[in-house]
Parts: sequence; structure tokens; C-alpha cells
Amino acid sequence: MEEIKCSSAPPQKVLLMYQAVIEMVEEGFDVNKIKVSDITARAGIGKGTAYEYFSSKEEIIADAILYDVQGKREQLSRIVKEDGSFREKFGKILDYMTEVFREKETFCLLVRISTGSYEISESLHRECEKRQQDKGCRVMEDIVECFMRQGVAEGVIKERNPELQKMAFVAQVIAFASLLVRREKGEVPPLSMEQGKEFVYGAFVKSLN
Amino acid sequence: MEEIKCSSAPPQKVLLMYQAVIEMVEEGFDVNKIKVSDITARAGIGKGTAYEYFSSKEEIIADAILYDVQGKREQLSRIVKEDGSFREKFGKILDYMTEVFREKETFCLLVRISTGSYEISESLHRECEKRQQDKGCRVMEDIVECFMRQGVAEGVIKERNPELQKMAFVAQVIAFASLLVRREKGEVPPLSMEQGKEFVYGAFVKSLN
Amino acid sequence: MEEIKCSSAPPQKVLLMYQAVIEMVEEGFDVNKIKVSDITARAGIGKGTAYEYFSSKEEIIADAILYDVQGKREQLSRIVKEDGSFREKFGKILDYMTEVFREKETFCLLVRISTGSYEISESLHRECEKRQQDKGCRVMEDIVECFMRQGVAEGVIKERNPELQKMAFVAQVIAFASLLVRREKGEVPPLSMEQGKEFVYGAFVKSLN
Amino acid sequence: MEEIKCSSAPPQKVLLMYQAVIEMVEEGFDVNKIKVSDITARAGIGKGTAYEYFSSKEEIIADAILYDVQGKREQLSRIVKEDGSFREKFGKILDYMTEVFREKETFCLLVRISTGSYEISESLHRECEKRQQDKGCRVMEDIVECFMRQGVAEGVIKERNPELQKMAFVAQVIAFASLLVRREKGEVPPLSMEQGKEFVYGAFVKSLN
DNA sequence: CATGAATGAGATTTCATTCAT
DNA sequence: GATGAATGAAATCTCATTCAT
Repeated sequence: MEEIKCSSAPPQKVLLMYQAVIEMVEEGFDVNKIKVSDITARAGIGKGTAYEYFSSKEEIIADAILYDVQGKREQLSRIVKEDGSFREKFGKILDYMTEVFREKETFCLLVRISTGSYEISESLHRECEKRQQDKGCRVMEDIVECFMRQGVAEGVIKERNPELQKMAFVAQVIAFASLLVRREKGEVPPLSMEQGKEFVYGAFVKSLN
Repeated sequence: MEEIKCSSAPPQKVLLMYQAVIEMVEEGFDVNKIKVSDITARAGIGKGTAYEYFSSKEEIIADAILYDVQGKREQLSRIVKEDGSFREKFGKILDYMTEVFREKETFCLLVRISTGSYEISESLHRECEKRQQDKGCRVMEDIVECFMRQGVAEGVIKERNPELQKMAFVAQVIAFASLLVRREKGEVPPLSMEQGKEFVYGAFVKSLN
Repeated sequence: MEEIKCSSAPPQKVLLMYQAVIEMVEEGFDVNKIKVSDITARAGIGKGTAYEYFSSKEEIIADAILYDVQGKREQLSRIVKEDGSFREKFGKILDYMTEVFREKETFCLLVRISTGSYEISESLHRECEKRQQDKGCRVMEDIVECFMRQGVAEGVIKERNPELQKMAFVAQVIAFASLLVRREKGEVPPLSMEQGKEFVYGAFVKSLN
Repeated sequence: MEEIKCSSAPPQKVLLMYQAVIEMVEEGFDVNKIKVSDITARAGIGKGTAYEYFSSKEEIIADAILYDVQGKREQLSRIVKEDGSFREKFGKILDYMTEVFREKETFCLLVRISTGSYEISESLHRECEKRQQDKGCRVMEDIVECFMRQGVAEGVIKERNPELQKMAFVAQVIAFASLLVRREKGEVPPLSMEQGKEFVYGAFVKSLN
């Protein structure tokens, strides 16, 4: 009964490396400046060991980030599948973003990877794309679509075009993120978090009716 | 009385270097992998010359990008200040984005720098921040605020809180950008550009009423 | 009384490793670039196992090569000891060389090791030397001397100084080898193999009369 | 009037590097173990400088060896073109070999490269071949052919087939080399150098009549 | 001012060897 | 005995920066 999951968890040393990378990213290190020796030192393993599991530095980092993203996606998926009204879930999503956002950079990476933005080192980006295609992951899209169906079912939103739904969702999520970024940067906006959430939810619903 | 003109045109060699950097970025080079020698070679000047005008590679690239962003900001400013209705201007802004977007990466950089996103190499980022503070440039924010005032004046939008206005603006601009990105990536969405613009404008106005 | 058989057959795993090394050499691998893992993988054994039988990579390779050379020497010895005239045997030696030569590199190694040439990695070379001394093997020289005695006995050659005999033998063997090398390299010389053999035998006999 | 020679001498730093490589080879270093840092340290230049002139370590070494070989070829060419009888020149060639041979390894390399033997690291070998083709160098062959013509003209040798001539020449040169090698290795053969030369010349002439 | 040859710190990657299982 | 995961010393190569011309 050791391992039931089909995608068998990565070996322990790999997990240690993933963890090391994520930690550093969250601590605000420049992804493009992370050294293999940084990773292995933090993971408490030998430098050569990294190359037993990966064939290049870029691969290590890309895999680590995607592993992290994967986890966050699963959390979002859970939120969407749990019980609760459309509105409540929207609130929970924003809350999760807020929480995750504390781990500074990771969230940015999440957004960028999701929206396909390119500022990650080109080679690293390629690595990420490669892996994502492997998994055929429209996962994120599926989560959003599932969520939107509930909104329609509850009669909260009328618009049924999934493209427009997604645009609207992305729009408000990012709007909220921009609020978080500014808070993070110390530009305290004359706006409470609650107000922000309220506004964003309103805009979201209105834009789809 | 050393520097009266706050932005006296940079010397020609500097311009050549800016141009070189921007070209490379637009051609899809990885910003973090651009070499000093790439820049000077493209600019047709000696490698040492770069250090007559800048004190580090990061400085060159940051300045070049900001120079480019500056140009784009001015263009947006012009659009906002020209004659035309609120709606027309919003359309022009989206058109400009579409146009600029063809030069792939630059736009992304613009967005990221504007929204303060962090994936640019930390040191490069610091350079950018430094410069933006130097110029005290709330320029972008000013443009948006100016634009929103017209909306209020025309009675198209009611919401007067500038923070919410900006959030709403950012939200829809990014929503539209997400459409452009996907088109760029070849995922043809079942949605015409016109429809996209229409939807985005609608959402924008509704969210502020 | 520890070791009575001077060459008790090596254990099977060792033979597998020898075979792996020789194969690679014959396939044109660069001897100095053969990795322990290449050898053990080909031999179908664990990497650590190599160190149960040898104490360094150089030792493995040197032993393998010498094992191979040993085999070739035995074959030459057989040729020399079989029935047949001096002339016939000389012909058979050249034929054997031609045959062996198809396995490209090995022959070169043979020549080099025999003539004491040094281009093999210094450490590898030292290993070879050490082993050859161990076995006190003048074997090759013995073969040649034995062969030459027959020539003298048959009255085909007059020169009795063994040094000169060996020089003459080496000279013609190498001359013939140079022909083979060129054929191998695709420089088709306007000279049939038969002619080459004929010439070489003639030169050999004449030089010793 | 600075540089008249068509193939313009290599820059000074390159020469320093060539010299360093050759020195090391002559001192008996293992060619395959020479490090870039060994070369640059000996040449008294910075490590990075090596890569201003070459694009890989192999290139440096291959070029250095060929540069050296080139010099030796020129010397042989001079010997052949000077005044003197066929016999005298043959003697001078052997003398030159003897002299050069003191610089241990270089001579071996010379022989090997000339005869196309393969024990140099495969990649290094490829580099050598590449360069030799560039120069279209049958140079060595030309020298030998030129030399042989004199022998024919003097009536010392009759055989006119250039292939056979070359084989005979190679044969005796190598035979002599084998003598030198053994002397080098301390196996003092009961044979004076003079006797060796005498024998070799005799064999050479006889084999071509 | 302009240049580009020279530099060397530093990053990635390889692989022989060890050793716990 | 056999194994192969783990190791880290060592080697190659890059490139920002300097400085003599």
C-alpha cells in the first residue's frame, strides 16, 4: 500500500531540491541567478547529485516551479469543488491568492505561467512549456470553466461564452492581484482589502450580465 | 544648473545602444541573456565605449527598456489628450496595445514594469525602480487618471474612487492582453477581436457603475 | 605456490568487461574517453562491481587491451609454429594483420604497445608497462626470433644478428600496415594488396641478405 | 613592411601558447591530460585569453601540434632540397630524426600524424585532420617523392612506382625509429647507431632494386 | 573619447570512486 | 559478492569589466 498515486511521488532528493528552489524564489531570490550549488547546499545534498536526477540547471528550476504551481492548482481545484455558493468560492479564491501572495514571487510566477507571459528566462520558459504540454494541462482552464458553470447554474451570471467568462475571470483576478502588489510595495492604497474584494466581485458579475 | 532639460536627448551612441537592446528584446531574446558585446556589436561601437556612458550592463538594459517604455507612455498620453470620446479613446488604447504587441516581448515588459512585476532579474529590476523613482514617474497613473476624468465628465462612468478606477482599467486592459497572448500563441479563440474589444469595454463601464 | 597457472582464466564478469572495452575500441571510441559506466553498462554489471576486480579505471582498460593483445600474439605464435615455409608464414602474418585490421583501432593499439609508443594516456601506458613487465613478456620478440630462425634454416635469409632481423621484420610489417591504413582512409593506392605483399616480402628478404 | 609573409605569423600570444603546448609534450606530459590552465600559466597569460584565439581546448592543442609538425616538415624539406647525394641526404634525415627524437614525444606524434595513426584522442585527431585538409597537405608526400626522384636520377634505385617507393621509405624510417625507441627505453641493443643507419640504408636501397 | 585585447572570478557539468544496503 | 545512489574534486568555458593605447 505504499504508493497508490499513478504519477508516483518524486524521489526524496528531488523533493528536497524542489523545496530549496521554491524557498529561494519565495525569499525573493532572482530566479535567473539561482546557482546549482545554492540549490544543492540548501537541499543538503552533493552538487553532483543534482545531475543524477536532472540534466541541466534549467530543468531543475522549471520542474520545481511547475511542481509548486501544480500544488497551487490543486488547492484552487479543491476550493472550486467544495461546497459553497459561487460568491463564497470567489471570495475564497481571492483569499487563497492573498495568502499565497505573501510568498512573494511565487504568485507572480503562477500568474505569468498561467497567462503565458514571457519574462522568465527564455530557456527556462521553454522548459516550462515543454512540461506543461506533456501533461496536456488545460487543468487551469477546466477549473475556471467548472467554477463558471456553477455561476450560471445559480443564475448569478448570464453570459455563457466560455471565452468571455475566462476573460472576465482573469480580469478581476488580476485587478485584485494589482491591489496586492501595491500593498506589497508599500503603496498603501486608500482601500481596505474587503472593499477591494467587494468591488472586484461586483465588477466580475456585472461584466458577465 | 547642470541639467536643465530634464530629458535632454541622449548622445547618439547611447541611442544606438538603446535601439540595439530594444531590437533584441523584440526579436525574442531572453533579456537576462543579452551580453554587453551583443549590444555594442549591434550598435556598431566598441565594447569599451559602453562603459563611457553606463557603469554596468544592468544599467544599459534598464535604461534602454525604460526609454522604450517612456516612448510608449507618451503615445498613450497623446491618445488620451487628443480629441475624441471616452469610448473612442478606450478603443484606440486597445488598438495601440494590439499594434505594440506584435513586437512581442516589449509589451510584456511594459506591463510588467508598470504593474511592478518582478520576474526581471532582480538587479535589473532594481535599476528600473531606481530610475522610475528618479523621475518620480507616476506618469502612467496620471495618464489613467486623466482618462478616467473624461469618463466621469461624459457621464459614462460614475465611480469616482481613483483606486477602483485604476483597478477596473488594469483589469480590462489585462483581460484584452490575455486575448492577444492567446492569439499570439496560436490558440485561436472563438472570438473576433471586435467582440473582444466590445466585451472589454462593456465590462469596464459596467464595473464602474 | 600461490599462483601456479600463470594465466588462469579471468572470472566471467572480468571477461565481460574486457569484451566491452575491446568492442568499444574496435568501434572507434577514443580510449581516453571511455567511462567506467560505459564499460559496466555494456558488460551488463553494476558500476561498483568493477571495483571488486580492479582498483582503477586505467587498470581495467589496460588489462582489457593487454588481454586482447595477448590473444593476437597467441594467434601469431600459432602461425609461426604451424607447418609451412618461411614465405608462406610471412604471407599468413600479413593476412592476419589485414583481417585484424578491420577492427580498426585495435591493431593500432597493438602496434603502438608493441613498439612502445606513448600516445596512450600516460597513466594508462604505465599500467600497460607494469603488466608487461610482470609477465616478463618478451613473447613477441620470441615469436619473431623463432620465425627468423626458420628463415635462416631454410637459407632464405643470411643475416644472423637478431637485432637487425627484428628491425627488418618491423620495417616491413609497418610498411604493409601503412598500406592498410591508407586503404582504410579511402586513399586507394594504385597497388593491389597482392602486389603490396609481394613487394614487402621481397624487401624483407633482400634487406637481410 | 611589417608583415610580408602570406600566411601572416600567428599573434604573439598564440605563439606563446603553441610553445607552451610543445614544451609540455616534449617534457613527456600526457597530451590528453594537458589542461587549459597549464597552457595559459606556462604562456604567462590569462586563462580567458586562450578563448580569444581558440574556441576549445582541443583546437589549441591540435593547432600547436600541427604548427610544430609544420616546422619539422620544413626542416625535412630543406634537407631534401639542399645539395648532397642521395645517400648523404638519407643519412641527414636519420640524423634529424635522432635529434628530434630527444624531444621525446613530439617525434612520436609526428610519425603518428603522418601515418594517420589514431591514438590521439579522437576529437583531437579530428581537429588535426580538419586542419590538414585545409592546407591540402600532401606536403610530406611531396618531400618524399622529390627525394626519391633524386635516387632514381642518381641511378641508386630502379623502382619507379611511387607507392612502393613510399612504402620502402616509411619502412626503413620506422625501422630506424624502432631502434631509437628502444635506446630511449634503455634496452641497449647490441648495435651501434652507425650500424643501424648503415643497415637501414642498405635495406632501403635493396628493397627498391 | 573610443577601443578591444586581456583578464579571472565564477558557473555548469562530468565522472571516478566509495560505501551502505 | 554485487549494486548503484551519492559525492565532490576538477575541468572547461563565459563574459562583465578594465585599461593601455
